[in-house]
This record gives sequence, C-alpha cells and structure tokens, in this order.
Amino acid sequence: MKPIIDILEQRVSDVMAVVAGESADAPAAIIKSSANPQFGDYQANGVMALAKKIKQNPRELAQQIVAKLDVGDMCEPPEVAGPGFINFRLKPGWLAQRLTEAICDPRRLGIDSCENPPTTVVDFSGPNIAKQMHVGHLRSTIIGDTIARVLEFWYGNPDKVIRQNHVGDWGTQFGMLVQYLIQHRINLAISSMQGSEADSLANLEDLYRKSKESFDNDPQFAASSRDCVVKLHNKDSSVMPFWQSIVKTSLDECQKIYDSLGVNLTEHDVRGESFYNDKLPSVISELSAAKLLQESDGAQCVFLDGFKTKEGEPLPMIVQKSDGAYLYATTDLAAIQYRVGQLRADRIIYVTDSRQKLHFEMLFACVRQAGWAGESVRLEHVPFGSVLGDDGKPFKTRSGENVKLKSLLDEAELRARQVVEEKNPDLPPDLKQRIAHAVGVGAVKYADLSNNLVTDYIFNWDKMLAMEGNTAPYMQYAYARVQSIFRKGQVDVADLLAQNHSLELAAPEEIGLAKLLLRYGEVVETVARDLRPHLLTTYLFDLAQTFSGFYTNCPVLKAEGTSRNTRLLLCYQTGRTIQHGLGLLGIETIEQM
RNA sequence: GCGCCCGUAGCUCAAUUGGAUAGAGUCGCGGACUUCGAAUCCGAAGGUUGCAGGUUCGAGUCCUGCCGGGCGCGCCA
Repeated sequence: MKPIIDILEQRVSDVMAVVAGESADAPAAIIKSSANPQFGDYQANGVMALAKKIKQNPRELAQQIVAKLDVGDMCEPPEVAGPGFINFRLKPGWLAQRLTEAICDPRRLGIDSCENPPTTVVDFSGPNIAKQMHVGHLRSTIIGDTIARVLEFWYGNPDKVIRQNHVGDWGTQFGMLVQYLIQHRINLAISSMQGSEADSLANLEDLYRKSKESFDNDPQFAASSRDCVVKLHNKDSSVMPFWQSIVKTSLDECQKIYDSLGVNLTEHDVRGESFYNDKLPSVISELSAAKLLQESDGAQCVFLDGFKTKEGEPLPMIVQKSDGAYLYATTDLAAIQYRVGQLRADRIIYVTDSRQKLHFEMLFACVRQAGWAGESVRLEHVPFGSVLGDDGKPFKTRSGENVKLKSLLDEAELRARQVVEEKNPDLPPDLKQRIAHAVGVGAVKYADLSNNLVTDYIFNWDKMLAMEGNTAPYMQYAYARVQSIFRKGQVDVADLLAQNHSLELAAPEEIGLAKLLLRYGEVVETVARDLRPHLLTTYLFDLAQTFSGFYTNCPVLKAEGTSRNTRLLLCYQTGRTIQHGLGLLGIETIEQM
C-alpha cells in the first residue's frame, strides 16, 4: 500500500503545480501528520512557501488549492487554517478499508518496500578482540543491529544489507599477547579444548593483564613483543598459530555475547583489521598516484582542505607512521575500497561513538578526493553519545574498570528474574527464565535505543526495568495483554482472519488506534532514512498507550457481532505491530509475563 | 586557542529537521479494580526552551555574540 503521506503529497503537489502555473517550480506539498488532533490527521505545510514564491495571499491560495483538490475518497472536506495550512481528516470508512488491507498482509503489514534499494554496508560493533567485550561496545552493537534490521525490512531484500564487523584483531597489542603465549608455551586452542568455557575466558583476561604487565615492566619482553608484531605482519609461521588461537577464542566469546543479546552478527560478518592487512601498501601507492600523499616529519600523510590542528596549521590524516607501520585510517581506507569495489556498496553506514566524528569526516573527504567513492555512494557516520553512570561520568565498575557485557547481561537477567518472581510467582521456572532473559536484555536495548543518539545517557537499572513509562517491560506487557485476550476468548487467529471480516470503526478509541496503526510504515521509512531508532520507540510507546486507552474503554470479548470482530482485529494488528516493531529493535516479545 | 556536539517542566527525555497553543514519561498530588492482566487507566499541577540580539508570515530549531557543560585537535583506535 502506498503510504497515506505519499498519496496526499502526490495529490496536493499536483494541484499546486497547476495553480502555480508554468512560471514557477512549485515547492513540495510537505505533508506531515498533525501534532494536534484539532488540526486533523495530516496537514499540508507547503502552500505558504508557494504563496511566497508566486507572491499571493497564502490563505487565498490554499482555498484555491482546496477547491481543485480531489481527496473525497479518503478525507472529509479539507480545511484551510491558520496562515495557510490545509488540514485533512481521514474518513473512518476509508481507514477501515486500509486497515483491512494491512491486516490481511501476512508479511509486511501493508507496508511497501522501497524502490531500488541501495546495496548497503552497515559497519558496527567492531570490538577489539584482545579484550572481552565491555559496555563501550554496547551502543554500536545494538544500534547497528537495529539499523541493519530496519533497512532489511524497508528494502524488502535482505541481500541488500551487508553487515560488517570490523573487529580489532591486528596491531601492536597482539604482538604482546602472542609473545606472552610463546614465552610461556601456551596454546590457547588446546587449553580451551581441554578446559571449560570459563577457563578460556579467564585465560584471555589473564593473558591481556599479564602480558601488559610484562610489557610495561620488562624491557626485554617489550622488545620481543615488537619483534613479534613484525613477524605477525610477515605472517611468520612460528607466530601465526598463536595469533589464530587468540582470535578464535576471542571471537567465540563475542559470538556468545551476540547470541545472548539477540544481535544478528556471525563469523561470516567479520572482516577484521587483519583482513585488510595485505591491501594497505596499495592504499599508500594509490594515494601517491593520486597525488594526495605528502611526507611530514617522516610520516606519510594526506592533507585535506578545511582540517586544522590546534595551532591552526593543516591537520594531516596520517596513513603510514614514520616507522612504516599503518594506522586505522589506512585500514578504513582499504575497507572502503573493498566495500565499494568488491561488495558493490552504494551506501556505507558507520555506527561509532561521536568522538570519531572528525576521523570519519577526514576519511570521507579523502576517498571522495581520491575518487574511490563517487557521488553515487552515500557515506554516513552515525555518531552516538556515551553511556554514563549515575554520577554522570563514563559508566565503570566501582573499581574503575569497564563493565563487561557478560556481567551486564547476567545482571539484567537476574534483575528481570526478580521482577517476574514478584509479579508472577506461579509460572513454571523455565518459562520464568525465558521471560527474564527477554525482559532483561530487552530493557537494556530499549533504554539505549529510546534515547536520541547524539546525547549521552545515564545507565540506570531501575528506570530501564520499570514497568511504567517508556521501557521495554511496558511494551512487552502491552503485547502480553493483547495475547491474553486471544487466550481468554479462545479466539483462533487463523479463523478470525479467514472470516469475511468487515471492520466498522465507531468509538473514538477505535478510530484513534486505527489511525496510529496505519502510521507504522511512515515511521519505519523515516527511521530507515534518518537512521534514528528512537523515533521507532516513541511510536511504539505511543501505540501501546493508545492501545491501553482502547483496552480500558472498549471491551473486546464482551462485544458482539461486527464490533467484537472489529475490536479483535484491532487487537490482532496492534499485537502484530508491537511485535514487529520490537523485532526491528532486536527485542523479543513474550506471550505471557 | 580552534573545531564539533549539547543546554527544553524538580528529574529523564521528545518535538516529524522552519510550522499552529513546546509534548511524553517520571516524582509528588487527586481519582478508578465484583469488570478481557491495576505491570494498567483517567485528572489536575508543573515552562521567559541558558542569556542577548538578528533573519520572516512563523524560531526550541537558522545567523551573530556571550554564559555553562561534554568531546576532539600528527604518528592510539
């Protein structure tokens, strides 16, 4: 189904073009859903801009447009209001017809997929695998996952979305780790086979700490570590197995976190720094060939217009250090070449914290100048703020360490379990555990995604697990209540849908709910375009609240005939929309909680 | 010092990117369970959008200058 906004946009724009005549290019109709119900359901804001352009009275112009406008099939007669708005109020009969269509669409809820979806790379998560995943990886991982899910749905073609996990599996710290293993004759691959999972995990933590200690305190070890880095770069067979054992062990740990978080990332999405290692020399030579490379203090640099140091001098993007080593800028350049050249990406999205903003600005400027990404390739950085503790400082443990994602998730589940025990002690234990997992993980993700990306947010267990307010548990509860109606009424959904159902929207709560349900597609489209997940949580919360109002005022099972049928279908579509929307956020729904 | 981001109700956040009377949640206050799950709902209260100018039909949003905070600014990622 074509979105309501698009239908109105089309019709109003057509009339505007006629009214404007050939003299002027008519501006767009700019249809928005109205903020205030007093102004109807949708409004056209573009008339005033046109009036200005062709020097006419905006209200009179709006009147002319309304007179020529043919929207009688879907709206009550449109009204001109204020300085020149046109307000539209949808007819209940037309709403019912559209909603029926949405309900009968088993897969897409009546939402069209976009035309010509671009092949899109979503680069997210990207943990440094020398260490366990911690809270610093949380936002990129769940925001990136959501963006990938939303785009997959909006594009209507999962093949068009390519997840890339640009893990840090290369670099100087690996020299240190490998050197430690060699020196102590430890093969992680073997010890993790023999030991328990906890052992291999502890090994990695220990390994990092111990080798760091040696590196800092033992000059000879530090020297050997640096040699080890060189050997790694040369793919020396005496060190590679050790490196591989670290990578494998570490990625396995990451995978457990992803699985537990419900994040759609697998080993197939991993293209770590090591993947690009071979391609770095050609990055330099191609930059050189493009006449972009300059030496400065022994380092190979690209100087781009508009970037300055604190002294006001040109700020270089260093692509090769004076000792010959490459940097993350080099790897990112190679990654863009790979993504545009091999993956055929038309759109590349980077989900990282906002501190890397400057880096991406320079990176994008560089590939534009080098011609590695033409105008047709969209490069987008999605920056986000930090996770803070109650004190407003970066979220850390009491001892000042980064909070491990594993312990974070364990605690989420534990706290959710306590709530379930309190609210619903009679459920079977395994069900309680499933609920606790869905609620706990959902709460963490929802709390993150419901914030505007650019702002920092304060991590607060009590708020994210609260049953009241804009939280995952509230949303999941709303869903469970819908399901409860079907259970209680022993309504078979398949039968319900198979009936020749005629929707009849009468009560204001029914009409309001129907209108909101039909706006789901607009929201998905906006999120896909602007990459702002909190717009989706806002919508879902609005929907859940509107449903609650409907639920208290409109008995479903006690209603009869068409009314009962209508209300059941409204419940069905509400449940489905919440489930689908939460699904795009990577959050599970549960039938009872 | 320069650059980027931010400043909105006591608190946590929105505001469809320039649209109408700035909205939610939460806290506190007042109501609603014999009724499909009260983990809910309804109501009232709460504001000089950091300050001062400017742009225009119209500004929380854009421009300028201050104040306050966060982040970044050559060989880490």
